[in-house]
Amino acid sequence: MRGLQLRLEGRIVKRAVARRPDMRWPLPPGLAAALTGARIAGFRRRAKYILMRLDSGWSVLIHLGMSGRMLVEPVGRNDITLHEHIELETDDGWRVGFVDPRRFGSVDLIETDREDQHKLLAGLGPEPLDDAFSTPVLDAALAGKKTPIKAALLDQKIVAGLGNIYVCEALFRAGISPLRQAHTIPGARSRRLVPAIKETLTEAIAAGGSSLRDYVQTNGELGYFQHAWKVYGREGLPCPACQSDETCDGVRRIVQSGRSTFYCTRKQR
DNA sequence: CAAGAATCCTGTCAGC
DNA sequence: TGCTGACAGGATTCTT
Repeated sequence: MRGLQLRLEGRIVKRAVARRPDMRWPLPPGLAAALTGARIAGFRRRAKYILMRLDSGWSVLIHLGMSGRMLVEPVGRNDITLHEHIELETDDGWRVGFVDPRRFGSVDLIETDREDQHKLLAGLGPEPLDDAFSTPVLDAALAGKKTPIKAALLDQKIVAGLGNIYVCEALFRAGISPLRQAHTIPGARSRRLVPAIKETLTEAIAAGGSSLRDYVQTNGELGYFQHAWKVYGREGLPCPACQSDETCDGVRRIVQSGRSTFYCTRKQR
């Protein structure tokens, strides 16, 4: 969002093209028309959604899914053409592409004054970096939940914006087993978990995110938080907390609700 | 109702 | 080199 904001805020969309509508959700038929000629007033992020506000009273809601990226480059460079499903051009010579090979991402239109009532935003939990995301708030959301804490943290209704990598990393930092039932978290564990989530995200944002394969910033640069991963993607490697302790088997990989979980069975309980 | 599985789609990589 | 299967940052919808 910040990469888009840098180049697009205040600019006028000179040209917009929507090439294929069959994304995760069908693109709204009026998307290109709504963009063309509009001035981009500003940006906002909610959970994993980017909201681009137009001066027409409409907002463009963007979700990148798993493989989506926004490309921002000078007109004429055209780095990517394959899987570029939406393209726009500004009045000052910049080109923006919405690139998404898997098409798990999508874009929608919503009136700006009704943004939070959009079906995809309406039920979301608190922003993890807001003061509103606190130990008592998390405790209330986890009360009575029998699902593993790993699945609960991926549930956007409980806290909004955490994905698989950052859940694994935050649970490691908090010393909590991903298998532990959610209702057993409130108390001392929750008081470690909430700060662990905030610290993980804050550090990752400062590092420009985690570049695994196709995730890059809007200027094409890689994030570098992947070098700071302590457990994610590190199956079989020594646990950075236990180091040479021979009672630690190192980082283990399991599958929970169809997603990989990485953790240390010694440090995380 | 809650929890877990299946699903959408394409690309990449390991193993044979 | 080419084939096959597993796996990938997500989130909804379908089953149990």
